[in-house]
Amino acid sequence: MKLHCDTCPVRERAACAALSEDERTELARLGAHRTFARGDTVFAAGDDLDACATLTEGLLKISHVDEDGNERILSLIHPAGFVGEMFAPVAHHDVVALTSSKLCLFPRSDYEAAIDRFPALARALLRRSAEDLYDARAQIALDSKRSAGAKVANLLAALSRAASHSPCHGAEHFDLPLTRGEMASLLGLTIETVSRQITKLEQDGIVERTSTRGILVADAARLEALGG
Amino acid sequence: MKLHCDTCPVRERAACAALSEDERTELARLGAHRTFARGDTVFAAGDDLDACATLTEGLLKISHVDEDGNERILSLIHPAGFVGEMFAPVAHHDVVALTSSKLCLFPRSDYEAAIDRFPALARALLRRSAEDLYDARAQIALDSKRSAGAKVANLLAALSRAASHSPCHGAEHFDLPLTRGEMASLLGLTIETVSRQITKLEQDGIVERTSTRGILVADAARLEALGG
DNA sequence: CGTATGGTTGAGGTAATTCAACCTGTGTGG
DNA sequence: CCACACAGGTTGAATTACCTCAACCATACG
Repeated sequence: MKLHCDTCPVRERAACAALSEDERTELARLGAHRTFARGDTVFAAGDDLDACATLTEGLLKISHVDEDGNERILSLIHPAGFVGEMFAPVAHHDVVALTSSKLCLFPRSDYEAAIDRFPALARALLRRSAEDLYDARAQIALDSKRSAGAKVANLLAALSRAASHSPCHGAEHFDLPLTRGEMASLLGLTIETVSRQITKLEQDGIVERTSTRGILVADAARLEALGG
Repeated sequence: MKLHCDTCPVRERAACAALSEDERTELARLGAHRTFARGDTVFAAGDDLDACATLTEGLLKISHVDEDGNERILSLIHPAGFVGEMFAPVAHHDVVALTSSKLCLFPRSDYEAAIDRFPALARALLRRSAEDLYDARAQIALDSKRSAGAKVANLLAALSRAASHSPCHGAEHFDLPLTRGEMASLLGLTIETVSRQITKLEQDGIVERTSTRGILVADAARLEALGG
């Protein structure tokens, strides 16, 4: 499916935003738009990586299953995020849609050529990459020192922010895009612990469960304080 | 101090290796060589970032101290590694030398200009960045699922490999470049737990302590197996 | 309806933390 | 040269946060 950059919801934040009108038009010719449903695999670990992509709508997870079959979610990818390893022969990790998602897919060789041709694109990718690296390290910082309660609070706060259209404050009411199992896998906890921590947050009057997935943030300040 | 790329120990692996002879000469004119002693700060969190650097010798840590004053080591930087955030106005993290280290320092604006001028350099940095991201995610994968014993074994195995000049097998005998406290901070454990795990590895005949810092790997295979 | 999937809650076990004592090497000043 | 302080390291005992195992509940779906 053809690309429509004019109506792209992330055209000001994605890597391609760094390009001029003409350059973007040229790049757009190489790409294709595709929709993925929840659970669909975008890239599978071990696959030949012949494509890369920008996420325009939805939410992806990057995950790794170890030898025992346990899945660990390494990162979430939000709209404007870039996926696809440009320098690995095969994919290290699985990339799977957590919600109905739309991506701009590019053949890897074409994209590589574009990087060489457009320094602005290289810079933009470098910047994205640096941000991803920063996020990953922030994860690491969270991972160890903080208690299960802080991790869950932090995740809910982050998801609230992601659900909001405003950059400054989070959404008051939103649906969790992840199952308890996925949250547990992302935070390095068990399903039961995540469940208990959410119960605790509810008992303390910080959030309310409006449905199995629905969350209402009753006290955003305290939620941020616990997580941050 | 002037740069001597001809004798640089990482000239085949660092980002600048992607450049042609002429390009590298030009880049070299912008940089300066500097030596740091153990404990010296290369960049401090909050500093204006007006420089970036390639590590040629030694070992650095990237660390973060939280509001309570607890330090968490986010990553180690080995020779050929690149440090300095190109896109942040100020440094997010501290970068500190763990051993006597040598770096090639570049003014950030000059390096940015070089990136725009030399596509090969941009690619090389993108590649480094992708590798760092992969390493950070590997850390995350380790962080949660694995037991303290596995984390310590994994770290010793990694340090053994880093101490070796051969890429395929680790050094049999080496000195730990980190204190127990630094190991604990890197792994998200306590000093005591790290100490106990090393004691356990010694009791199991997998390593020997030749001095407070000296480690002799008695059974590399079993060490690797434990570390994953 | 019955089955599956996801979620909550409880009881009990355990690995890692916390708190605390003690050891070891190194450097400093009397 | 000894005394002492100090930082890093080891070891032990008690505590606790999280995990494991297990039962049960809710919603969706063929």
